[in-house]
Parts: sequence; structure tokens; C-alpha cells
Amino acid sequence: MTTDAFIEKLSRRAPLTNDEIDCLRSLFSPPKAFSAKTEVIAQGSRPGVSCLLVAGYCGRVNTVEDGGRQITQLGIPGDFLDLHSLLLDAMDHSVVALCDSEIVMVPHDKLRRLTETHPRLTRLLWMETVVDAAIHRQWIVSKGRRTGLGQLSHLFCETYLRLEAAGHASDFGFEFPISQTDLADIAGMSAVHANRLLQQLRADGLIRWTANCFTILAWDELRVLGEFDPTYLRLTRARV
Amino acid sequence: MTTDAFIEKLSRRAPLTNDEIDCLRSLFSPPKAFSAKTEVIAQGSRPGVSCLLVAGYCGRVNTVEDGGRQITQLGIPGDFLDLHSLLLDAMDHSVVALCDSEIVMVPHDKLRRLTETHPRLTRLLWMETVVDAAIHRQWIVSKGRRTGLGQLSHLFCETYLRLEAAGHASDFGFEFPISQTDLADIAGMSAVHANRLLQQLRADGLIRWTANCFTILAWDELRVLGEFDPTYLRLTRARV
DNA sequence: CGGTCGATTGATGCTACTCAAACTTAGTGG
DNA sequence: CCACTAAGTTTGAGTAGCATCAATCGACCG
Repeated sequence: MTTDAFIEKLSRRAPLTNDEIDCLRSLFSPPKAFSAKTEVIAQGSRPGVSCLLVAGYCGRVNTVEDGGRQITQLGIPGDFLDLHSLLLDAMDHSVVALCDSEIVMVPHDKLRRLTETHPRLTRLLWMETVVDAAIHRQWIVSKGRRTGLGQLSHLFCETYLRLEAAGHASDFGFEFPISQTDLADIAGMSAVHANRLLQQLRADGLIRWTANCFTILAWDELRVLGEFDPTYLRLTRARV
Repeated sequence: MTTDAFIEKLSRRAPLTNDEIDCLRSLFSPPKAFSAKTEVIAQGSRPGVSCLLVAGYCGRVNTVEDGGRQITQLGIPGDFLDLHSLLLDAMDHSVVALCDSEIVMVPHDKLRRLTETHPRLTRLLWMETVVDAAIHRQWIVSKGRRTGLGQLSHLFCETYLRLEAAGHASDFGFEFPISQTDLADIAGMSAVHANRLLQQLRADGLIRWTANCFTILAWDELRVLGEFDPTYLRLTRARV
């Protein structure tokens, strides 16, 4: 089952009891398919469900007045795309499928009931949103104080480790069916500039990215270039 | 009492019962003073407490290898500076007092006990961290897709509304004893450039900022310039 | 009164944006 | 199986925004 990957991911942070696993399982229903470029959650809407991404990539998208687009979060399989909406109301941004994706919808009332009965699971879900915030802060650092190359390098290191922890990457390779335009909207740069930086990373033998398949050829160099320190991803066991 | 401002802030999001208010009060002890530029929480440490800022301004600070500094969050009075550390372990950044500040230390075991007994308060505290993340995302949008002037305008609008909601600002004026260098580290630009943008905002009659006292002279123009939409701050009553 | 910190100003160069066009690839229908 | 189309990638040229370096000025402090 695809949702088991999520349970597996949580249990890597803290061991789960059978009761807790059952409680999580009771949240899930069969996934829905969303094709590339489809809007999963509309800006301004008040969703009654949160979305667990089980396959594909999704992005939180903010649109600015001049038509510019900024992606503020990259959702990978195993991510709760919008646990936030459990606590907030109207969406101030939209969630868009960046490629063909599969999503399990989890009703908010089920989640709210979970918070009444399972404090430890609640803290684990809370922790998911807190790690998301830590990732946000790293993106702020990237955009504020890293060079273009450093920014992309950091993003690729981060994405690889997150995917690996979710069981969707190994040997420095992963599926990455994202357009350069979307990548540019993630990095907050023009598509032209993103393209040139990618060419440089390729020419320097750091990455390969063809046919939707991304490979990190020189992890150590990429890590140094992006000043990447994975502490903030909290991939190790925690005390919750 | 200074911590009552925090309770007042939470209760504006959702009405609190007397029991809940008592529970919150039991968390607090007298504040500690931190003078400007003091480190409140060190990078790499594993704090056993979370910090409630009751007076002053603090920043989450990330330092990059070339000596550059990026402030990823601006803490204002009434903010829990580091609720995150309840769920995470080693700090991947530091928290620094940007001016003389007063902080109440709340032990994590008290907070963890709260999450066992008060699900609704738990969700409200969770919501605090979720709003922080929403602010992070707006900063990402600022850095990615707004001009320098837009970025500063957005920051000033955001800061004013947050301060006003916490009872620390009115009539478009507030105390802002922050150096331009710190502002530049917030905005992710050089101090020289921040200075020139400030001069422009002053020359255009949008702001006044002298003797630590900040005044927004033209709210509507500043709001338009920064494309500021306060939805994400969730200052209105929520269903929790 | 010298020293330090922050604000300000000027000059220079790089980074990244914009506009525009060519090219490549994948998908579609005849 | 091949034209046709649409979407995405790549390239070139010109330009704006912002960084960097360096120096000056003012305020506060021991």
C-alpha cells in the first residue's frame, strides 16, 4: 500500500504502537489521480480535507501581480501537502501538481478526532509541519545569501535526501519529471538563468538530468557548493 | 502581567476556557533580560525550554560560510520564539536578541504535559507554528519574486499588523530599535542597498524611521508597493 | 578626546533579468 | 509514417539591480 510509506516515514522518527498504526490507517482512503499542471487546492478555498501525496510532485504556488510565480514548497511522496489547512481557514496560495500525481484525501474531522485521542501522534504530525517550516527557513537562506549555483545545489541535495528517506531514491538517482520553468519558480529565478546554471552543473560533472531522471554525480562537491547540512531535515530518530 | 498579552493573543484566535487560561498561566515564570546582540539560543544546542518573547525583538539567525548572515524570522513580543525545539532536537541556527529584550523560559516537559491533557490548546500552539510557516512562505515569495522596494514594503506592512495584533502598535507607528544592518540581514540584501531603498521610501513620503520610532505615513501606497495581503497572518477568529 | 558603531555616499563590476529567436522533443491527427 | 503543433530547452544580446569596496560623517561612550 502506498500510504504505508507515510507510516514508515513517521515510525522512523519515533516507533509507533499497533494502536497508533491502526489509527493512522483509519485515516486513509484510495488515492485520487491528478495530472500534471492540475490545481489540487485552489487559492481562496476552504478545504475540508488535507492531502497526503503518495506519488508524484506537487508545489505550493504563490502568484504575484505581474504574473510571476513562486513555488514555496516542493511536496514529495509521503508528504502531507496541506496539514496546515486543518488549523487555518482560507488558502492564501494554491497547490498544484507539477507532474502526474496521486493523492489521498484525509478529512479534517478525522484528523481533529485524532488530536483528541492520540497526543503522541498529534506531536508527530505537528512535527511534520515543523520540519516543513525548517525547510522553508533553509529556502529563505538560499534565496537571501547563497549564489545561484549554491541555491540549486542545496535544493538538489535536500530533495535527494528527502526522497531517499521516503524510499523514492537510491544511489544518488531519482525520478524528477519537473520542467526547468518549475525549477526556476522554485529557485526564484528566471527560466533562462536556471537553464544556464544547470548547464554549468552538468559541464562541471556534478549532475546529470535527462529524460526525467536526475543523478547526482558528485555528492561531496554538490554538498560543498550548496553549503548543505542535513541537520534541519531531522532524518534521525527523535524524542517525541 | 506581560505574559497575559500572549494569552490575549491566543484567545483572539479562539475563546479560551478558564481551565485553559489557568493551564497556560502555569507555564510561565518571571522573564529574563537579554541585552542587544546577545545570543538567546546557541546553534547546535539542545534547549530544554522554549522562549516566549515578552518585550523587544529577536531573530532566528543562520550564518553561512563566507560570513554572511540571514535572519529567517523576526520575533516580536507575544511570539513563542522556539516552540519548534519542543519537537526537534539540535538547533540548526541560533536565536539572537536584536535589541534589549525580555524572555520567559517555558520548560519542554510542561509543554509536553499540556499536549497530553489539553488537545485544544495543543492545536492552538500548533497553529502558532503553522502561522510562522505561512510567514516564512511570504518571505520566500518576497525574496524570490518581489523587487527590493516591494520586499521592504511587505516586511513593514507585515510587522506593523503583527505588532498591532499583539497590542504593541497603533496609528501606524511602532518602536523599531533595529539597525539597518539587521534589516538588511532580514531582507537578504547588503546594508548599503537597504539604506538606499530606505532613503527612497522616505523620499516618497511612505515611511518615517528616526530615533527607533517607525511610522508608516502612507499605508495604502506601501501595501500596494509590497503587494501585501494580510490573509496569511490569520488575525481573525479561527475554528480550532 | 580618541574610539567604536551605525548611517550615508560614491564608484565599479558582476549577477541575473528581459526580450527575442532558434531548436528539440513529444504528442496528435491525417 | 509523416506533417503539424505545442511545450520545453537552449542560445544571444542588451540592460537593470544589486554587491562590493572604500571613504566620510555623526552619535554615543569610556
